[in-house]
Amino acid sequence: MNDFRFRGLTAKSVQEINRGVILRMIYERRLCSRSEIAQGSGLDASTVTRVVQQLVDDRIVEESILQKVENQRGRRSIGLKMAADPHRVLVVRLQRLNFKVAMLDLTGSILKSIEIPVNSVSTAENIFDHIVESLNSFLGLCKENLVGIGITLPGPFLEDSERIVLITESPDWHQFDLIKRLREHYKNIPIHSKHDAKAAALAVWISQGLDSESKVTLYLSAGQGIGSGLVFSGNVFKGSLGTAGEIGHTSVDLNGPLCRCGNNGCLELYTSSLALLRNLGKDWQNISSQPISFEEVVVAYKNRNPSVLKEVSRVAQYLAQGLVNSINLMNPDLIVLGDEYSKFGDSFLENIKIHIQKKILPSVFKNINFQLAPQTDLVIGGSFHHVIQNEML
Amino acid sequence: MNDFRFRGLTAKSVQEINRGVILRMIYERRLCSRSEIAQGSGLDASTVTRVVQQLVDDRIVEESILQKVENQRGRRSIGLKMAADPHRVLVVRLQRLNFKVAMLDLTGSILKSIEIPVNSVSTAENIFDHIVESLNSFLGLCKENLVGIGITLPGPFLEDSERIVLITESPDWHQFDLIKRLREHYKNIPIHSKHDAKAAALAVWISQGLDSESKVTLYLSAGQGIGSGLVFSGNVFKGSLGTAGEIGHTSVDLNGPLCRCGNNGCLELYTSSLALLRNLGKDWQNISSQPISFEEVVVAYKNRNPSVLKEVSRVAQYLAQGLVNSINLMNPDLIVLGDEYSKFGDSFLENIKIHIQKKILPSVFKNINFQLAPQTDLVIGGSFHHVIQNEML
DNA sequence: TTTTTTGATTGTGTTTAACAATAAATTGGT
DNA sequence: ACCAATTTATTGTTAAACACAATCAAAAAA
Repeated sequence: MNDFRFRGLTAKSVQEINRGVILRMIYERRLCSRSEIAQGSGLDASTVTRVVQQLVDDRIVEESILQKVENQRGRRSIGLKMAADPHRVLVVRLQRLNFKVAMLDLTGSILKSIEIPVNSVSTAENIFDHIVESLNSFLGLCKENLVGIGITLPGPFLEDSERIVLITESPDWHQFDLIKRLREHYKNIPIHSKHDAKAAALAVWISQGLDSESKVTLYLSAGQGIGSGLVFSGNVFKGSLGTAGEIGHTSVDLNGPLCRCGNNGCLELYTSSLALLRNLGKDWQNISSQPISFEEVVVAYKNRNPSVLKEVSRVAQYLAQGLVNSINLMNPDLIVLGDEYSKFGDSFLENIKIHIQKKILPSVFKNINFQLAPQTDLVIGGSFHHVIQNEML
Repeated sequence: MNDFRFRGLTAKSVQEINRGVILRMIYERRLCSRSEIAQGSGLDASTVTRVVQQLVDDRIVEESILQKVENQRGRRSIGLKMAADPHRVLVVRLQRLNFKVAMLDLTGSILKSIEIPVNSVSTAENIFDHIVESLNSFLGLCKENLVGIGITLPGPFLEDSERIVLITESPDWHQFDLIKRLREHYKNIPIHSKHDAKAAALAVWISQGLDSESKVTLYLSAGQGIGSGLVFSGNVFKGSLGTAGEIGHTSVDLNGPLCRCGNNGCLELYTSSLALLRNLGKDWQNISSQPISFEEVVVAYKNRNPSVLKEVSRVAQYLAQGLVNSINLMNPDLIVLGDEYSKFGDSFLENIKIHIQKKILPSVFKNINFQLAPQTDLVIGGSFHHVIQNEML
């Protein structure tokens, strides 16, 4: 029953909170002045000056030589931004077939990263050792100034207990408590774990949600798996155990085929890239004898290959149906399509929009901004943000 | 861009926040001591004493003669609870066929209430006048000590702009800005509006969610309409416009019949009590010549009438399917069934659970606590809570 | 130049929560 | 019955931090 809603405020926590508020503002706006902060936070300018001074002394924030000039009277403000040196964040992204480790500075720039394939016969113990080895090599470069380590895992991942429920075609993770083992290995380093689709959702919110002042952002990760993350007031919604956002296992047809999750007609059965490739397989064999890849399908789609167009369009219709259900339940104002399917580009997104428009209230549809996610690794950026959010803001 | 996330803390707001934290603790626990508050909030006992003294002086909190005794050493603590006098909250609940007005004290007890039918030919203007008239009669009793007025409206209601989108079979509400008119009429009285299903969800969380320490509560309002409300960390999730929770218009069959919302196979088409009565109508005519009522169906269900059992069971299956989708998206740990369908009782709920169990991950299912809502008017209590939450906590 | 405007900084006072000591109330042991 | 131990509640004092007011700094307009 020690709910955060019951946490009282001490004199000291006021200082901490204000420091967090100010830092969040600098972090989210990338560049801003002391007076902007005073304006936005409601704090007195003198308070802002003193707190910012502290942040500069701690080398968390640095002054930027000059702000963009306008034809405006008065003294120019001094730009403030996250300091590039010396603080570092390490991020580990575990996937089915590889893991990545990256080192970032406080601006979110990746300074160094490696990607190591996971042998399909490796044990979890074995992979753990490799991860530790990679982390150690990075730690040598930034041990003194490490903010924390972020780690992302493929779902379903119980964020609450930090346990992996099931990774298909992967080693024995379900009986290996990775996060606990990492914590034991790095006793004094804060470690923050997150489901990878949720991390990506956070990254999308930072890059696209903030600009459009989105209150409720829905990130749809559509690729080999179909997942989603809902971001509002700067946080990804986790649910009670951390499994929220499993849009791939919502059903669009209660009489549909049985999914291995036990449900019928799961969205993922119709729309995963694996399903798409499988469905295209038959027709495709006539044209090319080789097994097809997703990239080839994207090329064929852009070349307006009729059978590909038809099949991809069908996927769009199903994704739209899944999104319509999510929209009715969560009423987002920004929907971002990411992962493999974003490669199909704007026309694919447009296709989805048209289907959605028919099936929801006009005032709700009008309120939604649809966008494509960039092709960069959003998960790394999201995990970085997660660490910053928990350790600094 | 004046986000609450950027709001800084002033010395004064610390006091206000701590007052809110302490009051919330007393409100939610119904009865607690100063030392419990100090323990739970992390605040020093002396701080708690001084803040509580203020609350007692303001007659918001009162001391309760004695706490329940245990065989425990030391001085007995003094019970604290919300004061029954003199503060009052007024609540208006607008429905399709009537409106209710109630007066409550800070403990949430209804001291007085009236229900006034709405003539089906009345204009919005006309009903507004009746509401004002009723409110005035209550205001005479508590003008000096009114905390605020809560008003609930049937959905879809845009909580953000406080506009009603559409009420079927009702007057011209869509072109009548009820909340704005009320605010103009009662200039100095705080008025808080809420969608009725969301208000009920709040009430359910207060009465059932708090006891079970639920982190994510899903309230399913199943009756003539099918709606839902998601409560976490003490707030109902509104979405960007306030239309979140429209589970009735999520689809369970993308090839299903067309709904007037534009979607196909909406849950509401299969599961609303109106649909149930319609489907039962045919068979029923053979037994009774009169048009059937929902209450008669409930009786027949409890008497295990075969055709009713079959039809209700079908509804359970559909509701389960809708809930499975919601569970995958939102991962609740408490699901409460309310409105008309809760009259079917535990066996109906059990029926729903069995269907759900087959279709979701075991670890997610195990985590969910299923309950029935009481038959009382939850909306009034939820609106009361909404006013308290916004004005006092 | 001088004035005006806006941004940033420094000195002073007030607020409020923690700390420390004390009082109050109750149980258990001798 | 009385004293030690224990838990709850209160009061006096101290320290922290934010607001306020005054001042300095820089840039455009008069």
